[in-house]
Amino acid sequence: MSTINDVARLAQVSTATVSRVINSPDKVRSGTRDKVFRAMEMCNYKYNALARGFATKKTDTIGMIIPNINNPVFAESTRGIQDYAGEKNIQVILGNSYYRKDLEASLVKTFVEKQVDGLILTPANPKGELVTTLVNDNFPVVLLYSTIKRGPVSAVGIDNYKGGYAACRHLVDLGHRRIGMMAGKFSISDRSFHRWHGYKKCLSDNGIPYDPALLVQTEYSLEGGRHSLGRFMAVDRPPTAVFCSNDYLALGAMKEAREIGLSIPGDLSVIGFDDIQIASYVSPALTTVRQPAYEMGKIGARVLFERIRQAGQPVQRMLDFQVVARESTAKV
Amino acid sequence: MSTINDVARLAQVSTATVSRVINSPDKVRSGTRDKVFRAMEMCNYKYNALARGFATKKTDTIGMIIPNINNPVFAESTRGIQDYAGEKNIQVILGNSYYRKDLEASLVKTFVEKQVDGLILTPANPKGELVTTLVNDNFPVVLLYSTIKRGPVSAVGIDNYKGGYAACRHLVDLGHRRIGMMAGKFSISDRSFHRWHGYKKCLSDNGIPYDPALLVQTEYSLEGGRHSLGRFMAVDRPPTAVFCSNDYLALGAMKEAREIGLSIPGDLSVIGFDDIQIASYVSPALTTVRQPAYEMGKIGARVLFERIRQAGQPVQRMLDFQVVARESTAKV
DNA sequence: ATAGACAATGTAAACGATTACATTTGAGAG
DNA sequence: CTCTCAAATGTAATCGTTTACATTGTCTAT
Repeated sequence: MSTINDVARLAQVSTATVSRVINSPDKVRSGTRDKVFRAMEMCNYKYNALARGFATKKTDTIGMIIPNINNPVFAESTRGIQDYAGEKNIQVILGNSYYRKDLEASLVKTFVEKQVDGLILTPANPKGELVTTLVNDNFPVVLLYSTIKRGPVSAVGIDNYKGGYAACRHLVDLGHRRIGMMAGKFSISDRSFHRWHGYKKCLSDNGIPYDPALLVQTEYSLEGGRHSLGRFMAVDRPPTAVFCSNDYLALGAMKEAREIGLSIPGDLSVIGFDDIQIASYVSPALTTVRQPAYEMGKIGARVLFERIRQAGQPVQRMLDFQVVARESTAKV
Repeated sequence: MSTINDVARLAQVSTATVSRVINSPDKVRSGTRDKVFRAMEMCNYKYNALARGFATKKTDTIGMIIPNINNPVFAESTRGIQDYAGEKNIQVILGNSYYRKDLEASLVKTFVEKQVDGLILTPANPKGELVTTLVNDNFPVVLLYSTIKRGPVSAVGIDNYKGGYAACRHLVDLGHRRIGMMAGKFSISDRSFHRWHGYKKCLSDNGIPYDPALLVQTEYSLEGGRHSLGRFMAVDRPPTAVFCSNDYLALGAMKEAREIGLSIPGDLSVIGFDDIQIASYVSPALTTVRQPAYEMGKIGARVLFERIRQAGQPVQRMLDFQVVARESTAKV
């Protein structure tokens, strides 16, 4: 493979000139420029961005770690990030943490070793050591899907507390008083945790006693939702409505409901969270709390790039969410 | 940030020794090793994998380009690749081509400049110039979702021709004679093209005349499926069954069918392709042709890694698919 | 024609690892 | 105690760019 040196020799100029032709062509006379271009052609020169990264200490690569790309909500924000990065000619390395802190940490380590310019994370614990250390090291990081409103780390997300509140409120407004919540494990998803808090607050604001038997924590997936619905139905007075902490749980729960002969929303109302695209395509269409995943990715990327360009105060952005009432919830 | 040199100085050894401590610790005496480790601690040394890549000409990074990460079938193979790569401590840069050849080409260029060790592609045209050039340059490439059974480029996929045949066959076996096909644009998806050929062959094998009015080509997405169903219903004798070239199209079509008052499978049978996870969760559960996306990713990654480790004959792997009969298809 | 100013180009030292090859060290054999 | 030889360590070049600084070239104004 030929290098800038070969080109320089062939064109009878210095490597500096070749470099300039590549990076700021207007700084070199057109005659010289053409010579260089011809030389490049001649030896089939291919630019080596790795060497550039090595020399400039900028790789034009960022890392992104999400729990699981198979959840469309994360796929959407990934797309948002990629699209924004693409415009700026920056690449994205992707990793799935599978909600595991050890994997998460090892991915971060590897990405940092690879000299990514920054990191976009949706960590199990946004206040944990992993993030703190990065921030202390002054490494550009932005958190996604975060509920963080202030502090030393940049973040973009929605207010999951309010989101949980709104979801529950929707059910209460429909007259439900026995309302279950299906959530992910709090230790690996602070989002679930905050939504649960919102849900509890909403219950108490409406004079509904909180019943721990109506909280089911499970794996964050379609299967998780399916396998856990039964746990609600086994309690003394089963709920008439369930708030699922994401749409995949909700879709899983709906599947199981059909399986055991419950009609939705007749026998059970179900509300999800995220509003993944498929939510409006299933039948009954899923009522859910919409968060702007794609946009969140774009904004997250923008915040990160600004931080990379120049350090400054961390910024937090809280985006709007909204309850999208469809067919899976109804009056009790 | 401290380097191997700082560590060497602190530990009073040479950089070569430090490097050995990092890469083959057993080649250095334990006393020395400890000195080096202590020195690393002391100056908070962080390994620079970029510099290594530069020196060794191996970046332990591969590029992957898929049409669109928002389609779960691609998310699954991405996961397969990432999981396999993760085991080998290799990272994956991801790009969406959005079925556009220009984006595809520019992503490939950037990834090559970034010195990825290899590329996993699902290109618009596997026989096009893009792939050919890479292969001629002896660049490690493997194609995913490919129908290619021989030739100079490694590939893993399924036989899409047979897959299309099988899908159609399933409908024929149920007694359908008016069978539509909803496909992606052939120019951007050879998969669709091959599936269509299989479908046509199956029709003719069963004495069913091919009717061009029953081929609808549309954008490869949920919306595409939704917006296109009407085109079938507008033809003279509308089909009693539709074969959709992927599950997202099928799910979109089913949505629209409900919307316009068609019952599935009562009025219209629908079969998809891929068997994305959600396919078995919707109601009616989607009949589809299952291809092992996750495994395909894993195998694709393995094939690529072997090719990277040492060049050799290209390998093609055809995986099994199977028709999964669920609820969206029925006797006519 | 010449000085001055600015544009174009060249020189050479980084960047942080790896790795042939050379040298030193240490353990066991005699 | 010395010799031998393998194991341990060191030396220094290398990878392909960028870039501060030095030098050369060109044009303008006098």
